[in-house]
Amino acid sequence: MATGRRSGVLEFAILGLLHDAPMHGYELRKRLNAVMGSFRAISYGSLYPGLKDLLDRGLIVEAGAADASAPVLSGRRAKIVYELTPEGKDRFAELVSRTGPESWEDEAFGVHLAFFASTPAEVRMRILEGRRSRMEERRSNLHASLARNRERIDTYTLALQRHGLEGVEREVRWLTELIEHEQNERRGGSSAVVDDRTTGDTGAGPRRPRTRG
Amino acid sequence: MATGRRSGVLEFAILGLLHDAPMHGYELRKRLNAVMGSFRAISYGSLYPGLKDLLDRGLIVEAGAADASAPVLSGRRAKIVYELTPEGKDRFAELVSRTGPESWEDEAFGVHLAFFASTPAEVRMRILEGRRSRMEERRSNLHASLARNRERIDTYTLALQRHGLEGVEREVRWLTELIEHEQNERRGGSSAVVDDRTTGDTGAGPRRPRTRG
DNA sequence: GTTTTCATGTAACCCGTTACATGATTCA
DNA sequence: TGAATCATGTAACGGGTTACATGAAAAC
Repeated sequence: MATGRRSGVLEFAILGLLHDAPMHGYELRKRLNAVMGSFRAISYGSLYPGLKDLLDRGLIVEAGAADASAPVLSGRRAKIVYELTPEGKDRFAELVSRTGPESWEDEAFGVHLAFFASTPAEVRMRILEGRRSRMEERRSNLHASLARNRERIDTYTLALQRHGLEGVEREVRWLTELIEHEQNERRGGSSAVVDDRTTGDTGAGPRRPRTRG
Repeated sequence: MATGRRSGVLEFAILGLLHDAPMHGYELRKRLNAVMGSFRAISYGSLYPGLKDLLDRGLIVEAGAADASAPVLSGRRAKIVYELTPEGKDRFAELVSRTGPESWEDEAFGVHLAFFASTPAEVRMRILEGRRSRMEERRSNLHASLARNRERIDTYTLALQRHGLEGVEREVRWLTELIEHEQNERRGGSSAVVDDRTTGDTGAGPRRPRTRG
């Protein structure tokens, strides 16, 4: 009966949030929306089956939240608080370090970034550089396509493509800044990440276009 | 037996392309990839069933492409060329003018823009302004969330959110430029759309975040 | 005491993908 | 003649959504 192989970013995000602190589903969902690319509400119809799957796989367990806050009535637990098992922690660590091609998909990158605080410095580097080279590829594709079609295609589409290209260029610059900051931090002190507007240039975030060149 | 209600952007995009010129599936797919948000390959597994559905609904018909190019062997038609029926043209016109909330979803907006050449000026206006107000809403949401979380959340996430916010701001400016250009065109001459870099500011295109505030 | 919000879940469906199967045409 | 690419299609699955059903706790 055990449900079929739910995987992908959702698993990653859930494990990451529970890694920070145990939580129940409802709250998890709200955090999830913040983490999964700025907005994008994931629904209960995805969340609860997902949690069930993680339970079945032994990566999380229910914990009855026997805490100090519940006031009067005895422990008829209403909320189901989930927490990571050791296997869950291992799995999270594995996902954090996974830097395969899919990891640069816009969504996955956003989630990776959200958990950078629990990510080793070298892995952070790999992720940022991987993402950047992906974006550079995207950029040159767009550039080529623009050059190819110049004058041939509808002006509106052209404007859109230029807009898109410049967006990608922005992203590359932004990533470069992040990378340089990481490098400085390795050598130098331990100041916060991108705490200032060095160039006044910080741009757009996790977006989606199903990349296929 | 008729397949189940395939709808959404794909239908719109197919009708739009066939509106410009009759085409067979394989070529359609390539054009589709250009139109549907800069990249993003739609697969045959979606395309052909989609075409079948449009056939069943009488919006397109097969046309045997009896042309001058086929050299020797008699007309054993290999390619199936599709073209719009009058009903198909009506449907396309309807979709073009449809300016309901879903029309501002990133994907749909990109497709709308791709067919602006066959879109009446007032409708273009409605679409651009609708899109802009959506983006303004998105912007203020992000802004609020950033203000709320300042200092509270992880620095990397913060950087990402700032990047996202500025991306949205760029998009608003870009839309404003397009809108102003449309207005000038109504009053004045008939020059090309956004043919220059007036402010040097033209940005990112059709992206996806499943909008849910 | 009733309405909101918190909280958990399921069933049906939607839109799309991958992997596969098939065959014609073009090119070396 | 065999390989590449053009061209059309189907079956199985995947990851998500909506709409629904249910109930406890908090707020008014």
